[in-house]
Amino acid sequence: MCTHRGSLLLDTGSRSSGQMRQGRFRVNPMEQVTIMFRAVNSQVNSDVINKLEQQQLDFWRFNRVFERSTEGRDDAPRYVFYEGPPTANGKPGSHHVLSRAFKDMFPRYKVMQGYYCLRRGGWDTHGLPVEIEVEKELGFDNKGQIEEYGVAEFNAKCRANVFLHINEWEKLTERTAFWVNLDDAYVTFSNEYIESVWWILKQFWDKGLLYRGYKVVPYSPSSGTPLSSHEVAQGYKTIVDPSIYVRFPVRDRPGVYLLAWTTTPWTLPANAALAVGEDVDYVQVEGPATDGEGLEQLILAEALVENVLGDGYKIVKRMKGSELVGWRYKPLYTFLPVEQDYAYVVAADYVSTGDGTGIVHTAPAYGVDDLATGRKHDLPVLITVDETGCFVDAVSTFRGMWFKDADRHIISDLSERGLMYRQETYEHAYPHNWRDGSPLMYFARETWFIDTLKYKQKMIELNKTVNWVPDHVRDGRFGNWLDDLKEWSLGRERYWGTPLPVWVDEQTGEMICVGGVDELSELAGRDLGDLDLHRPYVDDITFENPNGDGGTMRRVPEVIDVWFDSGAMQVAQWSYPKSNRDILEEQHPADYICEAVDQTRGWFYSLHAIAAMLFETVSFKNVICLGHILDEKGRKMSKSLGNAVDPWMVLEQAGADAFRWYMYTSGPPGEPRRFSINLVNDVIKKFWSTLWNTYSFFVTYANIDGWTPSQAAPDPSEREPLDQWLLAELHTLIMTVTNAFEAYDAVNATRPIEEFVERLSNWYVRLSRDRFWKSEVDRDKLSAYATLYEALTALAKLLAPTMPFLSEEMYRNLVAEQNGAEADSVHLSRWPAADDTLVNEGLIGDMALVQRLVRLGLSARNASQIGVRQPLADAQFALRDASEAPALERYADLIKSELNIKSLSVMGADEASAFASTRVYRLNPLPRFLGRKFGSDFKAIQAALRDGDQAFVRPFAEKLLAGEDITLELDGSRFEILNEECEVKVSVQAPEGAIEDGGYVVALNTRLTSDLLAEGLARELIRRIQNLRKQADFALDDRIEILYADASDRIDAVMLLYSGYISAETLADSLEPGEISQDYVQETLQLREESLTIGLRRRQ
RNA sequence: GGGGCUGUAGCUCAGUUGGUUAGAGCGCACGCCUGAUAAGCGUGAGGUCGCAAGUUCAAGUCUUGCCAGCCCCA
Repeated sequence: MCTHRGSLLLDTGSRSSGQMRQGRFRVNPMEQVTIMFRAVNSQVNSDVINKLEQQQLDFWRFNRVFERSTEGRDDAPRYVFYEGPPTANGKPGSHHVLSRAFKDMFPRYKVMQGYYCLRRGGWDTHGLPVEIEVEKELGFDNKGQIEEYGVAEFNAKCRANVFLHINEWEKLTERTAFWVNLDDAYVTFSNEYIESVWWILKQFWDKGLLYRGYKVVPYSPSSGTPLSSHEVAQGYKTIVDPSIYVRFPVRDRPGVYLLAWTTTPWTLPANAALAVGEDVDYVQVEGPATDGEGLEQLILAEALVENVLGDGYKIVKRMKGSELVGWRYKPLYTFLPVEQDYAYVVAADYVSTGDGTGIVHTAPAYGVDDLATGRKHDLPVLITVDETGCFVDAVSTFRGMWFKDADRHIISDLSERGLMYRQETYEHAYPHNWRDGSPLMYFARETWFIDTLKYKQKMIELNKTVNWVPDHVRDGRFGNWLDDLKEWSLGRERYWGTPLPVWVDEQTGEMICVGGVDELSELAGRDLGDLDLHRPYVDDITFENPNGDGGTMRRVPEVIDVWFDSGAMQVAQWSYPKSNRDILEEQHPADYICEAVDQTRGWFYSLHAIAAMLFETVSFKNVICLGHILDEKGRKMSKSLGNAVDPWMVLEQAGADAFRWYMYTSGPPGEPRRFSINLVNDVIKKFWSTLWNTYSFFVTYANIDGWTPSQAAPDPSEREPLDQWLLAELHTLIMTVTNAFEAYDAVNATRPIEEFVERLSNWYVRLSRDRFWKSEVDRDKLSAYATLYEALTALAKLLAPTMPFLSEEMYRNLVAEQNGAEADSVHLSRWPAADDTLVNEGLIGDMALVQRLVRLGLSARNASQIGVRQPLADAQFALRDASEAPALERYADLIKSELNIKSLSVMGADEASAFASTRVYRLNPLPRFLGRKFGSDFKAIQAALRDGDQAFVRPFAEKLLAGEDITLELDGSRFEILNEECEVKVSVQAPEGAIEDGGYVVALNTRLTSDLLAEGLARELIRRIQNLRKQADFALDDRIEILYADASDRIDAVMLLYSGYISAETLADSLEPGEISQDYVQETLQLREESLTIGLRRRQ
């Protein structure tokens, strides 16, 4: 026997338990006070939800439920999830709840399917963001200050900074029930992790993938390091740059200028050539000189003349770009000594006539294309701006200027010298340092690369096998990225990161890549087991070149791109290969990962690339790519707009389940979604509380009746039609949801549950209330309890992956605490299996018909203006098809009670003939058959048949109904139409008091006899008394005494006739006329034309 | 400049291989019902399916071009 259990119970203040019941209520023959289920109050508010969720959290913690989800499953199939490590040095926001909700649901589902799923947490700890935080804290703004401060001290601060907000991350992770093992989380700064990354790099080194090269890279002068393309991608900002047209004087042709366009004036002192398109048409035009004296001649692409010059110019010559190649011009600036030939026109295939002048200023030091062109023509790489972003001393005029500041000085210098043709502004997206917002420059530097291009085809091939959600990312965003793949720029000239494990011989330049600490110890000739692998300690390790007569070997100064760190987690989280060799095999690749869409070029790519180059396998098989979170108005959430929603506020008001549920149901996962507390509150209102109240209803009545799951449930085939219908719906739902989980389809794993709960609550339970309410225990009642119980327990399981708290509460109360043999947590229970034999589409179709007829009946009542409370004698239904009659008869009681009618009948053929004269036919020539068959004639045929008058239509309709084909003559042509190619809709002109819809008719008998009126009055009285009970705050099963006075004659008569009915409905022990004293709750009532005063009190 | 996604009622979203008169929920108005429910039911108002052309007997759906929003690349 179940008794009160422990401290984790809900105190719901039930008023209904343990009382003797009589009359309508079952008397407990044993007179025992038992609470079979823990009582559940129907009230829902923030406090109730928070208390409930807190209790489940306590339960999980005390009972190690998460830990136990992996225990004893050594032989179970593996399901592998990778946690994309967040950087803990920022606070978590609502968008993190989004991704955690999606990360959590599939592992939970798989665990319920019996899988073994490790969910190891991790933290991404290296990189520029951390360094920048620390620089801010120390008030630094350049690398020199760090060197001065000391790299050891600086890195110590970075290490400390990383976990600044870790406490809050852990709290949010737990509160939202994201099950991930944070106690054993991998940390990218740990020696073991770094060593594993070194091992990967060594593999790449051995494959010849790691190399040092010169390259124009997006470079951040403010942080003194090149940025990876992922980082660049994050920093694009729309800015306004100068847009200038500059005259380059052609040598030996006074008054002739090449007109070039640029948006980076600061690169002009580094100009080495001008590029033209060989096949582009150019013109030489003549016009008044812009400096006011005489004429000048300008050369530019013909297509751009009008754009750039406007009118007033005369074309003096046309030529192809190829003719311009080799023309020499006077350099604008000659600050730097140049040995090679330069300052002439070259051809390049990237020259377009989209904008500019078709003549492209080329500065090999400051552009990707420029450098390529420079290499091809052996042009000088003129370094006019150095790595601090300032002009070098040699460029005397602009010496020391920040490159962006120099733009305006250069512009005015050129203007003064008469070389500026025109000056405008240009708005475009330009990359910035994603952390400090300062502009990047493209800058030729020597750095380290991974030659990803060698594996480009492999990556493309492997990507085709990955299941992307949404699927367009595979060939779209991610596929395009792979098609356009660039080398991976790996080196970072920074401090807080995984050091690049390459040592160089000072004398010979020979290089060694070190793949682990043991290897390094051997080279160094001492045990380095305790060495912190970070800078500066690792920099101190030097050794003699082991290959003989070389010199000392020193490590290169670079650390590596943090994206390599996080992409390496698939290997490095296991400290592979030093340990866990078997685990790596079992845990690679991942079955499932999930992050926001901005990781396409970030973590998704680094995982994919590393797996492809290391193992030639995928890194993940299924990936959900989430859209961003927007505010209620569809704007991006940001600190500066102040529209970010604090996740804790949402959790406090609505709880984690509703928060999660909103994320799953609000739309396709890849789409951006609007978010606000109001939208989450709607979840409570529409779904959470509906389910909760159904659950509460069940528990309340099961306890009153002493029903427990141990009571034998009637076989489904023996149950009431309504129950069979619900089971059909339930098992359809189980199939739908299971399939959706298998397909990583979160929307269809959740929305159908909402629809089911709606039907469960507002149709099944509402119509079944009397079955639970009645006093006798019969097969009908047992059938109802068993069915509702099965639905609720299945729902608890179907909801476990998505609403871990509410489902746990329901499961524990309904299942675990009832039966010690069951798993004690829903999350350790088995996923429900759909029973095909119960999925009966006929039942579902029948119920749809019943609902349609009820709707029609209610509509008719509405039109008749007789409230539903007033019983009517009967209603007649006409059906569209005789085969539908059995369904209606089977559910006749249900329809009668819904419509409050005494009897109903289906019109047979004879009765229906009463309507026959008013029968209306409509023909619907089916487009899917006839469209193809008759082509352009179809429109006319359709119009004739569909819109013809009854006299025209009737003969066709009757033939079709008799199963014959028809022939239509139209404008002299004959069209043979097969029977199945044209639909006939029969409707009837509904008579007075009847309503027709789509061929169905309901006719209410609206004649009110005095008996019916009296019964109506009785129901009015019941309703008023129930209201009074509520107002007086009586308990559901409080028994009462009723007195009434000043009743009109008709009321007296009603009381006489219906006192038993009224007493039973209102739980009254007495109902009699008399003087109403002060201790009665009382009210004077007007019922239609009648009146009385009524008083009631609890039974004394 | 290039690519991806999105655009359907005031709001949030459905809408199968092109095929009957484009749907649901929320919100709104009126009415009903109500001792599980913060609910429920009925009726109604609310749509040039972003715009334009094209293909087709037939386009919310396919094609092209534009417009707007978000994201990415250059």
